[in-house]
Amino acid sequence: MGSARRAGTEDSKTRSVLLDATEKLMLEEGYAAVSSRRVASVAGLNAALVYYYFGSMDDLFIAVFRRGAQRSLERQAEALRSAQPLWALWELTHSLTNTALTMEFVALANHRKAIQSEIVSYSQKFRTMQLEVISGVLNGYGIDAQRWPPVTVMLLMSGISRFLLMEEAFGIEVGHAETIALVERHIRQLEGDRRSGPS
Amino acid sequence: MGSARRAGTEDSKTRSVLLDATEKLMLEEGYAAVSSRRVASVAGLNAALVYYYFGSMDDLFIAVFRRGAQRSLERQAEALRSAQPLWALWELTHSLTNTALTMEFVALANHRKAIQSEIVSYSQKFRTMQLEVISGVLNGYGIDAQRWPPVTVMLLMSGISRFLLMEEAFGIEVGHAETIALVERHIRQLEGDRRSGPS
DNA sequence: GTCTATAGCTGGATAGAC
DNA sequence: GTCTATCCAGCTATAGAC
Repeated sequence: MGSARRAGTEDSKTRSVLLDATEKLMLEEGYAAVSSRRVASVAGLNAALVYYYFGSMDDLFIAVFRRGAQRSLERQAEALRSAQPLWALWELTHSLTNTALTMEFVALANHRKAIQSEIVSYSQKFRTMQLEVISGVLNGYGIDAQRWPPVTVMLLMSGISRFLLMEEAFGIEVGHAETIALVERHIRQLEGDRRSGPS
Repeated sequence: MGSARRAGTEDSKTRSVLLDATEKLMLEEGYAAVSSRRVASVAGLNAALVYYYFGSMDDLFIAVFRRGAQRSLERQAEALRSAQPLWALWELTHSLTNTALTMEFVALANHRKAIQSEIVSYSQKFRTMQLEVISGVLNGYGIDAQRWPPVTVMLLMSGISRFLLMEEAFGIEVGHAETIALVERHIRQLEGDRRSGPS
């Protein structure tokens, strides 16, 4: 199931230090700054270890992505178990914690097939999980699935959120407050006021 | 006003051949594939000419961006003069012609300040132009600007469109048809059926 | 497991001939 | 304006010592 890792155990200390260093570099300087030498330098280790543990730079990227995606998936599962799932989902997708990293991977995947298919595969897991809950919720609230298909509500929430975050990354925030207010007004119509904040 | 171009006239044949080659490379292989040697090879010219005409690779990228943005700006101005400006705008932002290139620049700009500020600056021009027309249109249709602020309508149209295109670039199209239908239903409520297709 | 050393490549950028 | 030649930097990846 995993990529063709050359060696090293899954729970090796060194391995996770390398993953941490890569993640840090991606967030602070972008994926283009990630090289075996730079990663090693941040980790305080030797560059050859990257190849010992991951085999190639592509496999290192994939390992970082999988670790982050798995964590997010668990956070999403928890959010969807909330008593106000739409509120919880909105707050989660709109929290910038892991979004910056995701955007970095999207950019990286633009022309690297291995990473692209990894993103697509995880994205389906996220969507399937969301759709199941949103369908039930909207149905419970008596929403006409013809006029507001659950899959559309799901795409709108994810899409608007990601778009706003992308703009914010560029320092553009014109109209954001009004748009967020509009989304939250709709959520409030269904779930009432938000009762407990994000975890 | 322009960047510190070393030499060459603005309307030089060689200069525009280099711009064409860069654009082609970005679209087909991504910005990471753009190097002076590769550009020259595609253009059938010598690599040193890139530096003669543009000074640096960053300035080459900026020149390509400006040329494309200027063209898009003119196309948008034309669309907004349509008798059905919302339809025209939606069709324009949802046409993938120049969007693939834009996404490439967004990725490139992630950590290159010069290009980022170029994008921000042009993005403001696009938005100002859109907002002016959308405000007038919504007002003319008697839309409550409190519930549906023009700036929000503008962001929703741009955001949904770009998000769908990003997903399509990854081969993900679940729920897209339903979402597009929903947007177009709203546009139809205001402007009626689309009368003439995109140019 | 961790290191040094190195092969082999590609890139940005410039000098200078023509 | 266009070209050749070249410098120097940085990268991936591997071999092999410890």
